[in-house]
Amino acid sequence: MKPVREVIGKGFFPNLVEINLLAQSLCRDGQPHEAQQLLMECMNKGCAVNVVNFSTVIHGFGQKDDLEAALSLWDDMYFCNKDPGSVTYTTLIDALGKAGRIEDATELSMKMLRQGLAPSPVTYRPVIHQYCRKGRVEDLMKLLKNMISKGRFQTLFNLVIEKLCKFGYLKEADSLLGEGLRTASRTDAKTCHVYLSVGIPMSTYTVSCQMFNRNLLPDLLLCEKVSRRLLIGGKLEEADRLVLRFVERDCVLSQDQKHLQD
DNA sequence: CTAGGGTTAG
Repeated sequence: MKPVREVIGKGFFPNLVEINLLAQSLCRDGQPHEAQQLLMECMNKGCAVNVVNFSTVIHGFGQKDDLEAALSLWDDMYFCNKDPGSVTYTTLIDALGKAGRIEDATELSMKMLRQGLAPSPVTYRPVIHQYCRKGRVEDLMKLLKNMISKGRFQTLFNLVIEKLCKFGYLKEADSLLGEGLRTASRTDAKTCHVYLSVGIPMSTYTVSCQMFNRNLLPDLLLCEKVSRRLLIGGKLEEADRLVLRFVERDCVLSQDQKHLQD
């Protein structure tokens, strides 16, 4: 990275994007401190520097688990009168979460809302992930209610349900599924799919039926999978009804089932 | 032709 510094020293003024690309490649090399130094030198030279540039380097520190450096750069950013955007917040939230400081991460996401910044689904993902990873499902549920009250995000329920599934909290996923999904959107269909492939057999039957009712149309593979698991659980009737329901839908039969029909 | 930064990964 020495060459870059020399170039800057000789009067080359990189623009915002160039600075960012340089910082990014330094961070990818595991050298966020170098990237930070680059930022400082650019500023000293009078180059314009951005929140985006700061985010990049903060992310770099987060990747290296250097939380102290990330936080101090966060402060520097305020000092330079660059107000963080929601992406910047998300970067730090993720870093805090990865370091196990879930409370701080949560607090920061609340602070972000107080600043009037709208969180994206991505903002909450790392937080939700960490709560699940630590098994703090109760707390997550409380948090979810809080998030919902702060502003509505269609995909928030989906996000939480899918995470719960991933970590095996099926009962909770199940009850949220009944509570949160009222639409027939693609994302809801995807969430149902995620649940169906791991969920509690009896309730996967219920969910499948709800999907039919809402026109979410579970596909054949999924129906087969669910009905197979129902069979294993001894629920012959439900397994049967599910496949029947699928066939009624006039969908294409798989090779296997064509065989069975003959 | 306002790009470039944020999720997941045992």
